[in-house]
Amino acid sequence: MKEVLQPNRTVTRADVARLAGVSTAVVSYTLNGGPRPVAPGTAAKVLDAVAKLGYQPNAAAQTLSRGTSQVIGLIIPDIGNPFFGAFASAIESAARSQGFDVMICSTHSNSTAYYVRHLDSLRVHGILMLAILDPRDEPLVHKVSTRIVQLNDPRPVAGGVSVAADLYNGARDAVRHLIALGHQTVAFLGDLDDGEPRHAGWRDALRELGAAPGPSAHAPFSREGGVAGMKELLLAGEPPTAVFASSDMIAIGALRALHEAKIRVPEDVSIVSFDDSPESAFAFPGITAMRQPIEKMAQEALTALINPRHLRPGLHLHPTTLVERQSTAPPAR
Amino acid sequence: MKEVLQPNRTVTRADVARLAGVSTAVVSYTLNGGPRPVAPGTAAKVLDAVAKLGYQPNAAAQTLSRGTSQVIGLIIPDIGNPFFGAFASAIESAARSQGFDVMICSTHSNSTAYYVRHLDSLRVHGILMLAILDPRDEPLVHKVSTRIVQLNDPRPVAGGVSVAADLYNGARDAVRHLIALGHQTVAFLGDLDDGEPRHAGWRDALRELGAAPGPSAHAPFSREGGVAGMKELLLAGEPPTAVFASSDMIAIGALRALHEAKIRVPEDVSIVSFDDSPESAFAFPGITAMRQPIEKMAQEALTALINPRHLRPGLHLHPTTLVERQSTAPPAR
DNA sequence: ATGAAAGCGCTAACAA
DNA sequence: TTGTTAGCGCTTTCAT
Repeated sequence: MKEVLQPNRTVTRADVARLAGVSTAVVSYTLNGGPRPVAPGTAAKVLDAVAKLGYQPNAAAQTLSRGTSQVIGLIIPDIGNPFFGAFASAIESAARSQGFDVMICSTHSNSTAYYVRHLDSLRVHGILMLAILDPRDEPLVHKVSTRIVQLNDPRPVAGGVSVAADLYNGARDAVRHLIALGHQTVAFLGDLDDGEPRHAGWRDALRELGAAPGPSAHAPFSREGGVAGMKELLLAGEPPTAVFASSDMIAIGALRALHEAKIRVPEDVSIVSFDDSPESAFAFPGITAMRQPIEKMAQEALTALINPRHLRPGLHLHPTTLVERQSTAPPAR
Repeated sequence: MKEVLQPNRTVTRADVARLAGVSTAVVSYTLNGGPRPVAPGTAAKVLDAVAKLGYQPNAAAQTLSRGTSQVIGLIIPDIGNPFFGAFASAIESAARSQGFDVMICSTHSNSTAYYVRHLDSLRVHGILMLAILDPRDEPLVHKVSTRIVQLNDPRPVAGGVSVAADLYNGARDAVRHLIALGHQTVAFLGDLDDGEPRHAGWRDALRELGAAPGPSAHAPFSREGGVAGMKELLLAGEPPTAVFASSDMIAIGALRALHEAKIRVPEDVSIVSFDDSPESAFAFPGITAMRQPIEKMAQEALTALINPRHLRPGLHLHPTTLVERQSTAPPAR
């Protein structure tokens, strides 16, 4: 026993080559299935050595050599938000099944630009951006060497692809559903910006159906926002008999405000919300919601990233579907 | 115009060196603040060139050269679960503030061993394992070259550190709270395994307080599990007046089952749950819960990973605190 | 079918 | 204080 082996020296491809009695190139050929053929017997020896040594290729070296990694970067506002969590989960599964890892960057309050640059320096295979892109950052997106696909942003960058739910028509369908139940009009909770598709859809649907324009209140996309918005609606005058909430979180908050005001759902007021997360399904009463097909969207966005030829540039809208639960009923009279 | 420049050739450290009129080493020294000093004037020239070229170091090359990356791997059962989502969010913030990225691996049903190996091959700086480690995988953990810190696993591997909430005492405190309110006994919802700390804490607290052993039902850690468990409890006989649920998700499900059975909370039955997620706070009524200090735990686990000297091996328990909301009251009687 | 060797971009030991 | 250069582990072209 002369040589003292480094106890934990990591096993490299050279060790495998030595043990198998071949060159390092052949080890690569074998493990990567190319680009040159390998004789079956040789391959067996290599695989043997790999198993014996417990060899794991060094991913960093592979990335450096290949110029790209098997990692997909995901930029997301906040992984702690259940809706984004569910979306991230769907993306993770889809990516994993294609052999990609997902690196999640929760921006919280930071700028997305920072993360775009950062992921680019990691030479990720591509970036999925589940956040509204600040128009000022568009130049950056084009400067970067990684492909970027937007998710849920209605405004794709020039030449880029964005996969999004059809918020506008979803909002219209929600309103139609409530009006069809017999409600005179529908109140709105969410972002009051005219460009916001859900707000526009709500407004247009009421107009087309000849219904009176309902009251509306600004509500940030959070449970607290829903509480505040609903309270504002209640204070403003006669309580509405029907409410369209722009997200589940808002609906959850609205529900809380209604409960506290002893207003019953759906007897006194009906609610339809957006997203259809488990949380809203398990609220009491269960909330009728427009479901976003997040699995499909995740799949499509990933395809766009991995196999760009399959998807033309532009906005790719996915329809939402109404999931009926107990929060909606005809008006009491 | 003779030479046709590659339009998007990525800028390397050599380009910076050339433009700044220095060697590549000096570029490194400047950007890394060492290991050799750099004259202020020289540094300025380098920084200038960096800015002018928009240079971003190639993280893969850095990882290869340094032998380790600035990435922390996080193994988590399911990022779509709100509790894990919140935990991941806390870990992400903590890591980010220390200059680390987080690579999230949601295992879903796969074995954690696969991800441990995978993250190791990525030469991550360390692995945070927010999942119960299968004892059969313990040998693997020792074979790997990356440091692993366990989160929420009451059984640290030999020589390793595990950071966890004190589930046992948390359960005891929950039971004490309910008994102090005047309840004769407390029912249990969760994992009935005797080794499960919350189950043990519940059982022991009742015994010590001289209360009758309450009924219990098995409930998987999900909303659906809570519904099923609560229904089982209701079918078994006289409804309990107080229930301890092992997690928020279980409590949410239990609440739903009680609502459907027209049993009022807290008038007819009080509930205390575990975790204290926003979802349980916004349930109706708001659920009294034992709060896990996830931010603190995330911080400590990260410290253990980055600065191992600061934390001795073994189990590091964090106390939980009772957050009172509207789901608890004295029994009707 | 196999091997030798030139990178990939960066770090850091060593030389100057 | 700055420059030269030998790696880090892997891929892949080009010889053989």
